[in-house]
Amino acid sequence: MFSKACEYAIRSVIFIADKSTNRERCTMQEISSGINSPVAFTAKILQKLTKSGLVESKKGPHGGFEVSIKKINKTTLAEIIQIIDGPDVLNQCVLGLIKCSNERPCPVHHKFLPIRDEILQFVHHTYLKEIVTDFSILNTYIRT
Amino acid sequence: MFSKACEYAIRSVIFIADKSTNRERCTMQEISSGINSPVAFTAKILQKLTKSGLVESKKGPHGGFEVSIKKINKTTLAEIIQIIDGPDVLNQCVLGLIKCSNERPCPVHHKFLPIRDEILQFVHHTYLKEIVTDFSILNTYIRT
DNA sequence: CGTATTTCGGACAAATTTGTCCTTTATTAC
DNA sequence: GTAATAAAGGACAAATTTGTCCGAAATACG
Repeated sequence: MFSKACEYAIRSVIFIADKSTNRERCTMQEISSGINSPVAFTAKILQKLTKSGLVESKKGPHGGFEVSIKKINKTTLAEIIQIIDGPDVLNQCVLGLIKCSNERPCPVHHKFLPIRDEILQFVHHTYLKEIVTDFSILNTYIRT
Repeated sequence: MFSKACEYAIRSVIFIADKSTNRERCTMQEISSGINSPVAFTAKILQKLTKSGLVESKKGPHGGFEVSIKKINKTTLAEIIQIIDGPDVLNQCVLGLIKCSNERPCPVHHKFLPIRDEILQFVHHTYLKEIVTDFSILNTYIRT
């Protein structure tokens, strides 16, 4: 469904956001061991996330990453996905046709439309806020 | 969603099945230009499809590929996907967690469940028969 | 200031996916 | 039997994704 990079991105942000709600900054080491991902690769991904402004980073001792409460409240899965995998990952034809559209559909276009809609709903209406709440309150996991 | 290989596979089978309904066998050349895909790569994919028994091939002059009417009637998208991308492409955790399950869910597990169900319904209940009908009767496309 | 800590950024490396080429094998027609 | 046709299969190549390494830049603290 998503790229590895995107999966790591989402899990990283969840991890950081969870710490941030407790006013804690976290380091790359903590993140990558917290979500069980390759450090250096995840670091690259975090660079994108900080450049985009979703995550804030600070160098040096006691540095690390954080997400503002404001971002936690307002950011959806869709925005993370868009930063890493680009804007149209979720809008591509199931059969890979470039010009697939309502006017020039592939044979499964109409049957798949409602599913794509649900997926888009899912990513656009799932806020960091609720994910982090689930993660910290319910028995949910972001490691392996 | 699916791999390129899987997309080519589905489009190839649709193309062949369409010809087969008209009692025509088709060659690799015809298929790859019919669905607009790289010949040699698509040939590899067709080898898998014939080995699996979904498609039948015949060498030599007037040879080529065909799909039996029986297969057209009984085969679903799921079976093609399974041949190319393996059995569990569609059953993996959105966040890439290996052990994600109802008992040990990721933070979006429960929210994504109904979507995965719809996707599974889609591939398991979409038969070659209806796809080919749509392709030959309605204005649908499998090229570019 | 100097040192330790931590992110940033570029170059490189491995793995996987996608794609090509060429020889062999089977089949048909003459 | 011979020649032509078409798939099978193996080896190789390019592209993309995933992952590593290391020096540079920023920051905190004594």
